[in-house]
Amino acid sequence: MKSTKDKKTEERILESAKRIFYLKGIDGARMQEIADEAEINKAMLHYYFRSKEKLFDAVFAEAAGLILPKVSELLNSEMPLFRKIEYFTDKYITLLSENSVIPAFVIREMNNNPTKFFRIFNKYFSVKPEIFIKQIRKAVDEGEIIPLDPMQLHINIMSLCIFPFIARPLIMNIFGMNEKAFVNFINKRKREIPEFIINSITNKSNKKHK
Amino acid sequence: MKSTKDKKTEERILESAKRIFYLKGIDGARMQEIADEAEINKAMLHYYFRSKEKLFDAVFAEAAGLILPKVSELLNSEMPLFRKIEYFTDKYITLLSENSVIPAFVIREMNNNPTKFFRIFNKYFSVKPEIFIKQIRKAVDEGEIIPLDPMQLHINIMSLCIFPFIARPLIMNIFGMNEKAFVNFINKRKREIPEFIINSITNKSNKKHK
DNA sequence: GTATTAACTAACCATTTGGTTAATTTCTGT
DNA sequence: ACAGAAATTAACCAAATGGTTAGTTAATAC
Repeated sequence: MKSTKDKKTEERILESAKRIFYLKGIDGARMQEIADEAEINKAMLHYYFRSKEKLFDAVFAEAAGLILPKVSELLNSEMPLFRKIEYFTDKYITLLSENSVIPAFVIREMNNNPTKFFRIFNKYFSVKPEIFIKQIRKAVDEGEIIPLDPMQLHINIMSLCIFPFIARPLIMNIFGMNEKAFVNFINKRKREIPEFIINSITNKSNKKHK
Repeated sequence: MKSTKDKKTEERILESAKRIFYLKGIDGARMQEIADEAEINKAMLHYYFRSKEKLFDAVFAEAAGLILPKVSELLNSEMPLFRKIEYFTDKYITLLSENSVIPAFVIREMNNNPTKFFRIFNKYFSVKPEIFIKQIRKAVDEGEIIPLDPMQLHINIMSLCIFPFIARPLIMNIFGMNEKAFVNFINKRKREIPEFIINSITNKSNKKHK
């Protein structure tokens, strides 16, 4: 092999592609830029991935494959509701912190090209939300939590976890945070969010109505 | 004037540009496409707006000018906290419903080019969040609500309102909604969100500690 | 009516961009 | 060592794209 660098070309391409695509999206990304970043000839991109779209798909699939199965797993784990909300929030925010540009990337591409998005998405996210929804409904029925629409609660949880990552520049700007302050802010949320949610849905008058 | 159409060319360009830019972002949009949609010659785009970027700026500024002042106004309105949360949520969601593609658009462009974003943003969003933050802090101090970080609460409110618009295709897909069901879902949130929040932050043991 | 300006068009241009090709180098198995 | 395969490169290509220009038509002023 020619390259003096340790990693294989294909892997280096994918890594550069990830960085560029995550940051600029498929429309904003340039094949030349990806090649430059990987320090290889542009033709190599096509040699390994045939086209820009295929390369993008590989990147996208990797992002999806990294996040979605874990979300599914968290959502379907067998756990009492409150503990699950705490567990989910903590683990999910940790996961997003470790991949903090992915949410904005996914949201952008989803809105850009929903058709393609769901083709890939459904491949990794076979698990449906019914289990969690059912669990919430059961908790309502048993009077463990106040009456509410399980779907709304589910989406509330997701909103609270994901939104700050998507709106990160805005939040940092408005509240005058630097990188460190933002990380700190996010870490606090791991505990704040479940507290916020559980506070809201707890049935204070502990009478079970059934 | 030549055109048989009622509206002036400049306005028609802006409207087409809005539709295209909102949907595809600055990178995904094509000047030719905007011209086609407006049913005018591509040169007219440059005649009226000089460049793609200037045209985009006009669109972006209009979107910002449409949303941001109203948000500022809502956030700074003088109202008791609970009523304000209810009022804000209702009015803000209504506003976003009427401009339902703007959130995803703004988020995309913000993450694409934060520098430019905040140049325009700060022009329209001069009002800072301090007033609302202070109001929350006061409510905490007076024992009206439980102890909490005002910033976290503020961001929770925003998350709950905005996120569903950004993640709309996802939500519709996962929960099998059609257009109508989604509108319905959003409308319900106008009441669900403030209830959710107020439930969470209300001091149930009504002893004021001061 | 005529001159001047504004609005508009078609054709054109330079650059960028994704993609290809033909030739060369490096690897690998024997 | 050597043949064939895999990896790599530089140069090239066609299409797309933002932008321009020179000329035309329509409106406005006088």
